[in-house]
Amino acid sequence: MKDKRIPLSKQKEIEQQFLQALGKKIRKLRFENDNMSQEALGLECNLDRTYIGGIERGERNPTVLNLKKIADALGVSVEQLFSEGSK
Amino acid sequence: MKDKRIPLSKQKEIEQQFLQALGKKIRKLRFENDNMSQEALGLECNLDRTYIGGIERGERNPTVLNLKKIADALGVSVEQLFSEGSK
DNA sequence: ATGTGACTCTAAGTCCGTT
DNA sequence: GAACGGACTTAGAGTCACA
Repeated sequence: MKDKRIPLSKQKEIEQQFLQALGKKIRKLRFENDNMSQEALGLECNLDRTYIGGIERGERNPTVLNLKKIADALGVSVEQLFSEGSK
Repeated sequence: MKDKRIPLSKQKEIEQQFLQALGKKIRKLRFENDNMSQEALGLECNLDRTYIGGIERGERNPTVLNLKKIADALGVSVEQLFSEGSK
């Protein structure tokens, strides 16, 4: 087996992609939720709209509890925020 | 339909349960992973051992990226950290 | 209705130790 | 090996004015 380790620079890149994928997913779910606006979603879960926007753009590294708030407001489970393709 | 809103005090309680469920899950996966120690897991994902312990006890509110690190170290997807029952 | 930069302040996360 | 505590640094929470 080769070296499993990943260069730190690559690691950062991967993490960025991960956050962006998460953001895209949230945005998608938001649109599917009656074309809700970031503002409306922010109101639902008591988070600032700019904060929501930042997450959707993958610029934020949110905590689980905030993810849960968002998932709740979107009517999905946290698990679904991380699920790929299906649907 | 009754009031969907939840008293803030209850909300905190629910969040605690959520973090604890997550912690239990991680602990379970850690044991299933060759009875790995918190210390070894911490080393794997570059996180402090006391921090891992705190998460498992539901006392911490970790960020997604750290969850991803842990999931990676445990050889599972982040999604699986939130999946219920079904093995 | 959203993107962005900048800001304050709280909590995330580390490191030391003892039980 | 893990729980728990104290003290500490840094990153994220949370907010705003403006494009």
